[in-house]
Amino acid sequence: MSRRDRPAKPALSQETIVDAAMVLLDADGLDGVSMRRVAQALDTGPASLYVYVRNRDELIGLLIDRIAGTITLPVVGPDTDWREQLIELMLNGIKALGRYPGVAVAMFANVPDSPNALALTDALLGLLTQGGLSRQARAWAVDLLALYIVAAGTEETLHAQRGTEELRKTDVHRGAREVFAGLPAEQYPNITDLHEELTYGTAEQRTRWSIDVMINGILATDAKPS
Amino acid sequence: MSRRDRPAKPALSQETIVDAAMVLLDADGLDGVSMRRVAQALDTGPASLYVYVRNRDELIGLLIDRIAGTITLPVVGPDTDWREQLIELMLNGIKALGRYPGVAVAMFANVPDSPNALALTDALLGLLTQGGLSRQARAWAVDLLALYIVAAGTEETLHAQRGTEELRKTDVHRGAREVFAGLPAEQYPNITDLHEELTYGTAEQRTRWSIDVMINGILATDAKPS
DNA sequence: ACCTGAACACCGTTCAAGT
DNA sequence: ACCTGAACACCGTTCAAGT
Repeated sequence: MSRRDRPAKPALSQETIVDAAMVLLDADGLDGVSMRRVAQALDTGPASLYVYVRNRDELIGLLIDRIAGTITLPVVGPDTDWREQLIELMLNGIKALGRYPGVAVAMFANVPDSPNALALTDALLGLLTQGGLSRQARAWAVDLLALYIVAAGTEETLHAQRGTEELRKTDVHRGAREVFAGLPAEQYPNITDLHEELTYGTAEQRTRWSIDVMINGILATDAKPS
Repeated sequence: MSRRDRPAKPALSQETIVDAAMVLLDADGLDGVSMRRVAQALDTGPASLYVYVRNRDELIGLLIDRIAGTITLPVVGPDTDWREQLIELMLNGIKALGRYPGVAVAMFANVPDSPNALALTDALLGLLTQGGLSRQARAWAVDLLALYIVAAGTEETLHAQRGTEELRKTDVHRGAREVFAGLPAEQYPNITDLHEELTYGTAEQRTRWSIDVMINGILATDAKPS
C-alpha cells in the first residue's frame, strides 16, 4: 500500500501515461480508459495527466498509433504477390483493431496523421502501385480500403463487446438467422427469401470476399467516372 | 414558466420521448441526447423515461429507425436502371446518416433489426437481384454495401463535427494536402508522391467512385472464392 | 401503473494553490 | 516546471416512496 510496495514508481511522462492507458484498454476496452482511471493507475490525480496530454482525445490518438504500430507491414520483394500481400495486410489491420473494443470507431474522427498510421497508408499505396493502377486510382483506392479496414474492425469489436455482455451462448449468426427467418415475407420478401445465404460463411470468409470484391472493382474501374 | 405557458404538455409516451430526443439530436448531435436533457425537455426527471425505454441504447435505436425511415426507397419499375437506382439509394442513405452527428457510429453495434432498416436492406437486395447476381453474391454484397453506407455516413458526420468545432476556415482537404505534402519523402515515398491525387475531387465524386468500384467488383466476383 | 426525489457511482476538464 | 485538491458541470441508472 505504501510507496515501497510498488515496483518502481515510474516518473510521469507521456510514455508512462500511454503505457498505463494501454493496460486499461487491454482489460476493459476504450470505455475503461478514463482520465481518472489512468491517473489512479499511476497513483496521481487526473489533473496531473494534462501536463503531458492535451485531453482524452489526444490520449486516444496515441493509443491508436501504438496499435497501428503492431500491424506487420509486408516486405516487398521482386516477385511477391502484391494482391495476396494486400489482402494479408488488410486482414492484419482488421484483426489488430478488432482486439481493442472501441478503438476503431475513434479512427473515423481524424485524418490518420500518426506515424504508424501513415506507414500503413504508404504500404497500401506501394502494393497498389505494384498492381499497375493509375495514380488517381491508387489514391482513391487507398481511401476506400482504409475506410473498410476501420469499418470492419469497428464491426468486429462492437460485436465482441455485445457478445461478452449478454448473448454469448447463442452466437450472433444463429440469432441473426432466426430473426431473418421469422420476418413477414410480404413486407421483406428479399430478406426472407435469402435468409439462409445472409448468414452463410465465417466472418473471415465474408471479409475475404469483400476484400476480393474491392480489389477486383478497383482493377475494373477507371479513376475518373462520369 | 408555469404549465399553461407551454403548448400542450404532451403526455409521456415512447413517441413523445423520441420526438423530444429528435429535437435535441437535430440541435446538438447524439452527444446532446442525454437521458437527463430529454427528461428536462419533457419537464420531468430522468427516471420517468425508464418506463417507456429500457435504456439510452434503446432510445438511440429508436432514433436510428426514425432516420432510416426518412430514406426514400426506389420505386422499382419494369425498365428502371437498377445500377443507377442502387447508387442513388446508397447516396441517400449516406446523406441521411450524415445529417445527424454520432448516429451512424451507433449503427455498427447491432444487427439492424428495426423496421425501416430492414426495409432498406430489402430494397438493396431487390436491386441486386435485378442485377442478375447469384443468391450468395446478393447476400454477401448487401453486407458490404450496408457496411459502406454506415462507414461513409460516420466519416461524414465526424468530419462535420470536427469542422464546426475548430478548423472550419481551412477546409479539410487543404489541410490534409499540406500534411501530405510536408511529409518526409524517405519515410513515406508513396504518400508524398501522390499527395495531389490523394486529396483530389469532391466528397461526392469520391463516394460515387467507391460505390462504382464495389458494384463492378461484385459483378466480377464469384460468391465462393478459394 | 405511472411518476419522481434522491442517491450511487461515475465522467472530462479547469484552476488556484502549493512545491 | 511540475503536481494536486477541490470544484464545476455534467453523465446513466436504480430504488424507495409516493400518487
